[in-house]
Parts: sequence; structure tokens; C-alpha cells
Amino acid sequence: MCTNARLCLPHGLDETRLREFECIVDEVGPLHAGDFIFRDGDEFTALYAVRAGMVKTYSIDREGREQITGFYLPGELIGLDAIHSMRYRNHAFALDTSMVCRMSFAKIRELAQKWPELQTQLLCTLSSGLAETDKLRGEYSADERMAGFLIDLARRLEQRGYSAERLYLLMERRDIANFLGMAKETISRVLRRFQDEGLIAVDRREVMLLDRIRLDALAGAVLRD
Amino acid sequence: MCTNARLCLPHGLDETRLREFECIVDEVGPLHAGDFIFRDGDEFTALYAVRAGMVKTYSIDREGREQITGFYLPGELIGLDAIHSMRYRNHAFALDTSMVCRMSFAKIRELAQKWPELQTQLLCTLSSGLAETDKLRGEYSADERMAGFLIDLARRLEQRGYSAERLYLLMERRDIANFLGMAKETISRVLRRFQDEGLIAVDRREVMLLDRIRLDALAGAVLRD
DNA sequence: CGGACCATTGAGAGCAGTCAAGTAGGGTGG
DNA sequence: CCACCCTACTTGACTGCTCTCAATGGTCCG
Repeated sequence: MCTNARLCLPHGLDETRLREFECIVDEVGPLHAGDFIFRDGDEFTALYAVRAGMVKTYSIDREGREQITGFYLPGELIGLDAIHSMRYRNHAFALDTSMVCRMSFAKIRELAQKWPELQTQLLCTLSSGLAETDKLRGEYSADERMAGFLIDLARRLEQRGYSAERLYLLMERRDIANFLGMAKETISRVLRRFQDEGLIAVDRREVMLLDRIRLDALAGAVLRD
Repeated sequence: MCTNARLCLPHGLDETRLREFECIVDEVGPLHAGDFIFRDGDEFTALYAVRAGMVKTYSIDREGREQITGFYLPGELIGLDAIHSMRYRNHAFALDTSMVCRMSFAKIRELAQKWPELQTQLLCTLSSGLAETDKLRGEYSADERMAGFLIDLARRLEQRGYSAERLYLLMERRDIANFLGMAKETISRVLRRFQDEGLIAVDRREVMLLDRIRLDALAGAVLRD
């Protein structure tokens, strides 16, 4: 049984149903950093869950500008925004060696029709996605956004049982910048200042969170909890 | 039968089911400008659909800062982000004399369990909400955001059969500013510049869209279509 | 008519963006 | 194994968009 089940779509299913659910799951991988899971515009047939590794999603607008829409950890679902248009709305790209679970959406729908727990879990996942993105509205300083990003990542890692004192950022600065809506140079400067102020220690893509209290305070505005 | 049914949650239901669906709908109102539909933290028991008028939703963070999360037109659903926490995550506030439909979520869930069309419609609505908010990520200029706001509103009004040459903005500048993440003074200045450039004509809260082509072009970056 | 509220306009400041130069790993080929 | 290169990252200087603060103008309403 997948160790992520508790955090993932099958959350809430009993033993029997969980086994039946696993029949509709195809494990895909291992993918390598740089592999695509799907591409913007592809026909939507399945939801994907990260099983191991990390995935980023992004879209390209008419002018060719890239827009990163998310970084996904194990247990998180990718492709939920494609349900209504039946086409994926972005590219999904492995940032690291990764395993993903492919779950036919037609079959998910069938099962959700039979099992109230699954319907509920689907709705809850979508709903928390909405609540999540609502938080990011509003104008925040570069410091607040950066702290928000780090704390959010740390919390998600903790939920998954990883230590979150030491974060390894698999994505490049440019990706973080794009995701947070700022320039990559600003990421560098903010990280440096955070380090000078004793909030974190940075070594390339490795970030140690040294003063969680103050980081939380900074992030509070963004994460609104 | 509600004229919004085509755009709203019962979309896709046949005549018979539509009638049964209507049994779980309570019409609430008329509400007057300034009335609340629900408040942040209230127990979530029902989804609301706007039937007539306009509703804004907003939350207040720990520091007392207001954050507007949406403006809702007839046929649009309010409260979807509360499903996972079973508490409303924001205040819902009538901007004008309005009617809303209260739909018990427990009953929606029951019906969705029986009717695939309703389950699908629920999932689609949530999914397009996600796709929608993803668009707003990224850093846009004040001009792009403003154009995006106007064009988005115009399109939604058109979908509902209203003329969209002349927009009446029921909310104050401060609300638009907050929603778009900028200062209210900037809203004034951008609207004035748009007017000077012949894109729109502004008279208080009434805005005429004069050059839809150029506005669309400006908005394109934000709305990404 | 006066007050309250909203909106506009102006002046100045500051945060973060752009441009450009410099640094540092990591990988490759000789 | 080392020199080289490429890419990612950092740092500095400067610019500019948008914010803030403050004053003014309009409109509605009692």
C-alpha cells in the first residue's frame, strides 16, 4: 500500500475499497529530472499524484512567457484544473527523479459515484486548492513572499514526515522568482538578507531554517492562518 | 425555473432532476447592499449561488487587513472554498440589492451521489475556479491588471446575456484596488489614462468600453486565453 | 448648507526591476 | 587531471513603477 494514501486521493477509504482503488492506479516512472508527465493542451484523461520526487507545472502564454503554477510533493494531485476543459492547462515537469501515479479520471469518477468517501475527498482536495490560491492574492513584499514560500514548503514536507529544518530546493532561483512573481535577482538578495539577519543559512540550493518563529511571522501575512 | 440554471450548479440536469434539485434550493432575499450572506468562520452548511445582484467576498487577516477574494455575478457559486474545512473562509457581502439561492451542501452531496451529471458539474465548477486563479499568478503591470478586470467582468456579463459595452461597477475603487493588489489611487490614475487614450469612457462607477480590441490585447497577458 | 464619503490629482519616496559585470560549480573533452 | 565552458547564481548601479501622504474636488443626503 502506498505510504502517501493518507494524504492523497484515497484518503478515507477502508481497506477493501483501498485495494479496489489501487486497481485503477498505474505507477509511472521512474521519471528523470527534465521528463514531462503531460503537456499543455494534451487531452485530459487522468489525474496524477506524485509518489516520490517533485514536479513543477507551468504554462506558456501567447508572448512565450513562462508562468509557473505549482510545485508538487508526494501525495499531491496534478491536473485538477483540467477537469472542466478536458485538456491539461499546463506542462508537468519532473524536477528530480520521480514516481507518479496515473489515475484514469473516468474510473475515478465511476468510483466516486459509488463511494461517498471518494467523492468527498475529491471535493475537499479541489476546495482546499481554491482556498490555497485565494491566499496568494493581495500585494505582499518580496520578504513576505519568500518567507511564505519557505514556510509553506517546510510545512508540506513535515506533513509528509520529512525533516523541514533543512530544505533542498530542487528548482532554480528563476523558477522560484517566477512562481512568486518577482525577479530572480530579488530572490538572491532576499535570501542573502535573510541569511545576514540570521533567519536562514543558505548554501546553494540548500536552505536551513534557523529562526522559524520570525519566518512564520513574516509568512503569516501571506499564508493567513 | 431559474434563468441561471444553464450557468449554475444544476447545469446538465434533465427536466425531472432539475425539478427535484429545486427542492433543495432556498431562495434568500431580497438582500440589500451591505447585508451579509455569511461570515468568515461560520459553520459551512450550504453553498450559495447568486440569483440576482452582485456579491463580494473578503477575508480579514490577523493584522486586520482586508483581502477581497471575489466578485460574484448571477449563476456563480459562493462558498466552494469552505468545503474542506467545513467553515466559511471569508465574508460574503451583497454589493447591491440581491437574491441568492441557499443550497444545503449535505443535500447537494447526496444528489451528486445519485446523479453523475451533478457530480460532474460540481467538479467542473471547482476545477474552473482553480484554473481561474492560476491565471492571476505572475506579475502584471497596473494597466494589464485593470484591463484584465474590465474584460473579465465584461465577458461574464455577456455570458449572462447583459450588454457589456457599459459596465456599472457596483464596488468602490478601494475594493477594485484591493482585489487587484494595488493602491486605490493607482486605479484612478489608470482609469484616467485609459480614458485619455480612448480605451474607455468613465463617469464615476460607469465605464464604457470603447476599444475592446486594445483592451483585450492588454488583458491578454493576465487572462491568458 | 454642511458633513460624510468617495474619488481625483499632485508631489515625493521607496521597493523591486532591469541591465550589466563578476563568481562559482559541474560537466566535458583534450 | 586540468583547462575550459556553460549555466546558475550573486552583486552592484541605476531606473522606474507604483505606493504613500496630502490636498482638493464631487456627489449625495440629512
